Amino acid sequence: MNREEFYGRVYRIVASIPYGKVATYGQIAWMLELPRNARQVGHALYSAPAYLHLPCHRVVNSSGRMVPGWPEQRELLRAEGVCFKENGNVDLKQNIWNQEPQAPSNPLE
DNA sequence: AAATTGACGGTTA
DNA sequence: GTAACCGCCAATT
Repeated sequence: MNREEFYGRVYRIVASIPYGKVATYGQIAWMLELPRNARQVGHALYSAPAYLHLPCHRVVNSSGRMVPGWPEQRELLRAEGVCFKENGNVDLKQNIWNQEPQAPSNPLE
């Protein structure tokens, strides 16, 4: 897999993140079958051309921390209804993107 | 080629 | 909760 292909795969996944949901770099890397390439996912997004209109603001690190030097990201997420924790990070528990949200939704829970 | 850096992750203290 | 450390891999210097 060359650089272009890797980037393309990252973009495809990021573009499929649903509105109001977030994903982590590691999660995306795992989807690519490259669990150790979380940093490269970051590079890919950093290098992501604007014309792709990728919802890269929906990608945060495993701590729910968002992109350093990009305060707007927080506002963008908030505008989508994303919840935040007291420390200002994204509340991953509530907003993490589950590819297979096959929640049995047991009404007794 | 070698060292440094970074939109990262996980473990440990 | 934070901070320090180590592992990881590609891009950059």
